[in-house]
Amino acid sequence: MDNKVISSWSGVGKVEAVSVDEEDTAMEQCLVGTLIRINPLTKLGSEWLFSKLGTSSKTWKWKRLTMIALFFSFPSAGCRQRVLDQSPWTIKGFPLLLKPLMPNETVQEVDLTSFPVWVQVHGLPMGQATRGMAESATRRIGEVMEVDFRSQKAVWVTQYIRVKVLINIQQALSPGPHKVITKNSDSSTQSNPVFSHPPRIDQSLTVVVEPSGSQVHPWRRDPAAERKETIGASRASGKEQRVYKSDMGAGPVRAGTDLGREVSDGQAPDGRDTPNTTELVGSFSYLLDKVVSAEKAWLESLEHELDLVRLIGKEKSKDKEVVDEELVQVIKAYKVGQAVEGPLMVFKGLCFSHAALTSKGGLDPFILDEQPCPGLRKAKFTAGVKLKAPMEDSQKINKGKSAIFCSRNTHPDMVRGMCSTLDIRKMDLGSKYLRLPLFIGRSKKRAFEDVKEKVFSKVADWKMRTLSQAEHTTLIKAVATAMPLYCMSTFLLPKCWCLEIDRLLKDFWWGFPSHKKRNFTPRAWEAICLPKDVGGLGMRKMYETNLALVAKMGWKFYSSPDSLWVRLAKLKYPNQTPLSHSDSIQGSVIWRGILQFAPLLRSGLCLKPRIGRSILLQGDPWLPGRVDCMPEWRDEALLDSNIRFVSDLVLEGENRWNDVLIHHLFSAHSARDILRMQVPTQELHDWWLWKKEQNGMYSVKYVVLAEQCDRASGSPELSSFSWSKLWKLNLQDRLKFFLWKVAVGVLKTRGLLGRIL
DNA sequence: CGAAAGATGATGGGGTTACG
DNA sequence: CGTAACCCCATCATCTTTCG
Repeated sequence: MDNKVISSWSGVGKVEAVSVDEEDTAMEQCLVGTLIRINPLTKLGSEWLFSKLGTSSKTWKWKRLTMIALFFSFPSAGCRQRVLDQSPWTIKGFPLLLKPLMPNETVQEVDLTSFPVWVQVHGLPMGQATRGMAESATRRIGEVMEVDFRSQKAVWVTQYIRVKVLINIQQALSPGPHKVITKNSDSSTQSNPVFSHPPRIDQSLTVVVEPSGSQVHPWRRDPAAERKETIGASRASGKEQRVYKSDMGAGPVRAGTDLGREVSDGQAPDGRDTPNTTELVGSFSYLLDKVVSAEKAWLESLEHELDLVRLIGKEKSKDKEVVDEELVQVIKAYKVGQAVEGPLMVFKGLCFSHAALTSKGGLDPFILDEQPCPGLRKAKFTAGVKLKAPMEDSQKINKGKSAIFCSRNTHPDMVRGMCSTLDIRKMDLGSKYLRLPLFIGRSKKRAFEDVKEKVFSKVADWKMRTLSQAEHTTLIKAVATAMPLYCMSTFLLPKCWCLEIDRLLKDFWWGFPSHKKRNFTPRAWEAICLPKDVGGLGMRKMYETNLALVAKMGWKFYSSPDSLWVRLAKLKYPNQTPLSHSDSIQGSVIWRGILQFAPLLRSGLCLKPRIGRSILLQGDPWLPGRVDCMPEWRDEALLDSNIRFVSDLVLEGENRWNDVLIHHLFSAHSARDILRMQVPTQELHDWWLWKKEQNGMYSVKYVVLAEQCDRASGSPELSSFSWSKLWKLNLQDRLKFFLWKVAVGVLKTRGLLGRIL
């Protein structure tokens, strides 16, 4: 990779011998420049780019030296200086590197391979923001020329240190900063414990590169250097360093054509309406305004679509019944920049996928759209801003945590423009929020690859050590199966994905070497994973865990109808509930996952009449005694407008059931069940409960184990041996484990081996 | 012997694209 | 802009092979 980059850069540097009419231009009126690109430019491409420069005007001239090297001549030295001061310039988004001619230096000798840039070093730990630290952090980018250390000034200055660095574009970056620091560490870094181990996220070091001439505008960054940064970071696996991938500075706004006009006018360009991005202040509406005003030409047609309230209106017209007024208020609040929980907002219609947000400690899915991709493709322009506004001060937007997303069809120039205007990073399809992927493409498997990778690497780590099988069991139960829980609690992962992890854990449990494909397993993994009282070890299989977790969201849909995601989901899918079963399941990835377990939910969900006023006698599951929680009818015809709800079965003012009526309505069996129930007289809302559990709360653990038993029940051997007795024995754990192995037939005894061989 | 891996084919859903 | 055909992928069931 490095070689590739270098080789493609190498064409830039040398200026071939070209005859230039230098006789009439003095040394101090000339500039030599080149375009900085990573990919080599085709002939056609360079023609097109330079055509954007315009023909030479009266006051200044340009001439091509090579493919991408340029020679500029200006009427006066002052004019040239102005151009230099206002650098960097870009031509169609590609940075233009300008260099003056040194005395007794010919055009051919000008070194176009290195140029100075200012580098902002962010995120240095408290107390470590020293000159030396900044220097060693930036040394890997290039030769350090100067350090700007103004911590006593304005507040924002303390956030980073600026270092002027000479970048050589032919030179590959040295590996990540941690190595550099330890290698040529000086006194200030040696005593620094932070870098001895991988720092935590909040200690991440950010290096932001800004252009060299930017004494006045320190927030603009140099794209070329930044690209190099990105390369370097990916090589260093981005551990210590978070590189902002936001694109060009103010470049695209002032494209090359401007260069000709502005300079020939001899005036400083004033189009630098860059917001003071160092202040992380800006309300949502402010952002919107900025987008619209900056990119008006493009966004004019879009403007009305920015109306988020209309988004709700659309939903309203689709279905009159569900209008969540409170939610409309929430969305409206977004618009005016008030504090709301929630990370994701959508500009254009409902063309986004989803995001996950935490609220009150739990994970709630935030479902905004069905399929991400059709929307992305169809929409001419799609943009969303991920916002995380702290509740106390809604006016602040943490730009480090915010990103802007644009669909593929959005013109790259526009994306760049928006990014630079808003000073927000661009979010690409692979981006994550809370370690969960925001966009799931065609392959769910691929989207969650890294979660799997984590488990794999962990297990590979354990394999290095010598551990007993009992320890293996513990590790699997306590760590390995818990790692993907976070992501499994939201998404229904592909079955084969789960199986792969199961397989890995199986091999690990048996202690098989990883290189061997086949091994001797006297007992099926499924049987080993059974609950302890049935003769297994009580490990959780991935798919079942996933199922239970996703189904829990279905339960939450009923049990906590006030949470944001439930309200959104109700609004978005007015005709579907997790209980209603339909053949064609539509919706977002998350929603489809939830709907898939309607049968399971139906078997466990039951309404508990606490006042009974909202429970329909017919159609709602409210009688826990039976499988489907529906009462057995004797005479349904008796139902009329007076007797529709459970509360109608209660004798008013007497706090007891109306036996006569109940016996009339229901079969003897059901009637008995009903009469045994607690009389619903409390002044409380009716409540959904999980009837399989004593306390009525959904329990993931229970469901996982039950599912696993279900699945394994096909296998014949479910001996009547009381396994719980074994585990309750007053023995050492490893003895008990040994006994279990003997009993189950897992121990490789001679008899067992003899049976096989 | 029996678990697990591999092979195979069917199925169905979603994305893509050509076409009107 | 909408639709239909087509392709790709995930998933599932079933059968076969493999191996300790």
